[in-house]
Amino acid sequence: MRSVTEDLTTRARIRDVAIERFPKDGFVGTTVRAIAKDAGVSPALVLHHFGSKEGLHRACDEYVVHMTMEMKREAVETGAYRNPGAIAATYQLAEPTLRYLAWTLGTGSETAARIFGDFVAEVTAQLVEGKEHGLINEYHGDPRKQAAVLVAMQLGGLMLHDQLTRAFGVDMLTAEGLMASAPYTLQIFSGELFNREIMAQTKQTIEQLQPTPDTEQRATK
Amino acid sequence: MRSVTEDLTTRARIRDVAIERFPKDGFVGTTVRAIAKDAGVSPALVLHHFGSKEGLHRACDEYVVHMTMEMKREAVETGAYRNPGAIAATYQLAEPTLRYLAWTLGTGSETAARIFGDFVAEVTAQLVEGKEHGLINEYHGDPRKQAAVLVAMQLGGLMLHDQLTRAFGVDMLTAEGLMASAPYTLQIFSGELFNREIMAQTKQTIEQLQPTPDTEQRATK
DNA sequence: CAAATAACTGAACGTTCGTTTAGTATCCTG
DNA sequence: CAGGATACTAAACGAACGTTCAGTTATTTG
Repeated sequence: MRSVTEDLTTRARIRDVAIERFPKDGFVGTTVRAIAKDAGVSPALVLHHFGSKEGLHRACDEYVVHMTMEMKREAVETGAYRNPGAIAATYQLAEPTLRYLAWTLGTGSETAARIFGDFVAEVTAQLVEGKEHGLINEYHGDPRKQAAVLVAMQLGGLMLHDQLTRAFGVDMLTAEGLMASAPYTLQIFSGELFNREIMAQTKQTIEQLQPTPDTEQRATK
Repeated sequence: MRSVTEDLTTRARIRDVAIERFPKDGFVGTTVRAIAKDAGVSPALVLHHFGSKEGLHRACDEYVVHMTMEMKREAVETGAYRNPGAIAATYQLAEPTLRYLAWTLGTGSETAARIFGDFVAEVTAQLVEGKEHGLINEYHGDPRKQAAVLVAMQLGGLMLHDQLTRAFGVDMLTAEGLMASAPYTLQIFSGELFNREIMAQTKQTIEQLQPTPDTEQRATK
């Protein structure tokens, strides 16, 4: 189960331990002493390297964001998102990263907003590009809002991976889990599942109830 | 901003304060002293009523689950899920409840599993029933797994309500926010957004890569 | 109205937390 | 190989935590 990450800097080892601990016990629930014990060092050394517990938190955030972007870049460059084998390798290495990501998104922190924003920006671009490639049809509304809903749906699966793992009987943070759930996701996105007419009709009914269909953002408080 | 909940039992007031605090600061991050201060009582009284901090946590869980079931029951009975006005009223009252629910789901607790399981059971039933009413088409795979994916998608929106609120400029835990995002959700579910053929084709490609297409749950560890 | 029960408080307890400090080992550098 | 930086530890500090306890006020009950 332990990765090939044995010969690391002590600093990196402490950070990796924290990345596993924070999602499990929360920031406040994770003690500096527990991190130190897991990393096999004294509590004082943790603060020597990161200044404070909050400094360690920031370092974890930065590292995970960096790794996520790296993963994404690599997936695009190597075309891994079409190659299940490559996905498998990436996932195995990235499991703690994904777990940390899911946790961070739930904290409502600044980092969470940043990550969500990055994803939305990327999916928005994909929506626009997708039209040219024929992947995306013509659609109504704001692409950014459409992207936000899509991202929320996808990240929902990430944040609830524990529950989905139970439902599917396969760890959802592995390639195997991803492959097991993908057909069900695609069945929804392809429009196979729901009756098109009823859905489109319901959508129009709701749109007609909107007080101001296209007014941007007004201060409600 | 404060609800009409002024004339409550002290015990209920403490519980309501805790329901607002736990999602904001986490269980460990929320102190008994803070709860007591918000409720205008002494810390000792909190423990007098709930035995311990963990006891208070359990009481909150129970109450929120109860309220959620009550909301669902009421929505079905009054047909409120088709009536935006009724939805608005329900949501206004239930905002802290929804926020607590979203938090609980992210903790991976036993309560989270219970809530997720309940939702999956209900949506599974709706999938089966939906076929008779024409809302649901014929589809492949296990209805329970399909339901799990659907529930995860929907709850993703709930758990990331902070981010969606920012993206939409409307509080997502209000009826107004629900109405603003619903068209985008329905646009996905109706199959309007993605190209049907490409999606269906991708799905089949993935299904063919599955080692054991219909084997139920095997121990991977 | 007296007695009993419940609601509630102030002060203190032992524990554990993040952090500091002073000092020791280890490593690089000229 | 001296010497300065860096890696690292043991011990302790004050603050804040959940909880306890003895005592006081309010409410119910016969």
